[in-house]
Amino acid sequence: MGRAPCCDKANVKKGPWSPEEDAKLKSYIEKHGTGGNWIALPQKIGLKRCGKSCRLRWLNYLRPNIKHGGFSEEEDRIILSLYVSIGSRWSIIAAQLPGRTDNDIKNYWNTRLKKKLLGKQRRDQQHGRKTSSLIVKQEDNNGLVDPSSFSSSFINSNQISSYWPHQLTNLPSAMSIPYYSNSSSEVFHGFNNDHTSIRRLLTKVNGGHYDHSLNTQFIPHHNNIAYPSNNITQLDDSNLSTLPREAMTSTCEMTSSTHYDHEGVGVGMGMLDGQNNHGINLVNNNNNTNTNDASTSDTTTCGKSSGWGEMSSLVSLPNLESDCNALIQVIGDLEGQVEENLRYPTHL
DNA sequence: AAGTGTTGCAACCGCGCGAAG
DNA sequence: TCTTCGCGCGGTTGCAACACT
Repeated sequence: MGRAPCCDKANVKKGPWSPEEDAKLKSYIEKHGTGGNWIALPQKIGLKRCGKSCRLRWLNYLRPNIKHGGFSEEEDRIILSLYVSIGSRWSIIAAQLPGRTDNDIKNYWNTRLKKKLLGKQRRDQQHGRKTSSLIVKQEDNNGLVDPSSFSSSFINSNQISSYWPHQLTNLPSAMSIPYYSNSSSEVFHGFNNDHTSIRRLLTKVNGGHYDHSLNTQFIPHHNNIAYPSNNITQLDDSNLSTLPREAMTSTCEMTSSTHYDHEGVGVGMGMLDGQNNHGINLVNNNNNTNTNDASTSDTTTCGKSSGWGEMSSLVSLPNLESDCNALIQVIGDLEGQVEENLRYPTHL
């Protein structure tokens, strides 16, 4: 049985907001606040809108000090750095950019920043380092790879028209590509066009180790990560957002031999390392190094949603050029690995 | 000038989580 | 302990504006 709808869909207005609706909502909230109940809000004001819609309109548009468009290079850097380190946690990223909303950043990333990044990649590839055109062995229909879609949309870098990580995500969803590691016989099934897969690959390039279950696999160095007092032991995507910011900003060392195995579960999130193999400074390395004490985090951890809110001052943000170069290096390596693995698959 | 494709952005949707009862 | 409900999030869609042919 499905979830009950939050409002009567038949009697709510959808689509663009009129100036009158905006004015009503804005003046009410400025006078009375939201009352902690968005669902009831539209009825109080007399708006035929869903509460969720009101909330979205307020947060993304009507709220004071909202900035639209015109992202600066500094903001680009922040977005890039945070995307590399935490992925598409737009709300967290937005918390680092005053006046920006998660929706804004998400749109900006999807429509412009990726292009910017890949535009640079293309330019670089045209000038110098050029990914060799891949020799894609033709596979029959039982094969693992659809060579036509690969060669046109992904492999042939001359024709890359999509963007990183879109060039990875653009792979047809039905095409689940086993990913053959160069360094071992492990095989990664289920490479689909989602962020997780992309970031798995990115992390793989970083030198991490994956198990076959496709759970998160990295083992953060126990002594260098501040774990929250509620004993999170699995630093996977699902609980990343609950980590204190020290977990992001402390000097974390990725290691496959040092297990943080608090309860016999030794997993973590590779993206939390302080610096990846390509020299992208993801986090501040001169932050408190003694952060494994939960009490330490209490002094700097903010409240619920503001836990990340002041991180910007702690995040080390290299210049955009070097970030791009480093990311492009990552992308190039990814392509190289995929190329290698396609050419020399080691079927189990 | 008209038709078509692309881009950028606002808004919607569905799901997971946590609080409250 | 279970259920319900609202919030917040990330992904997706729809559409107007713009660019290109």
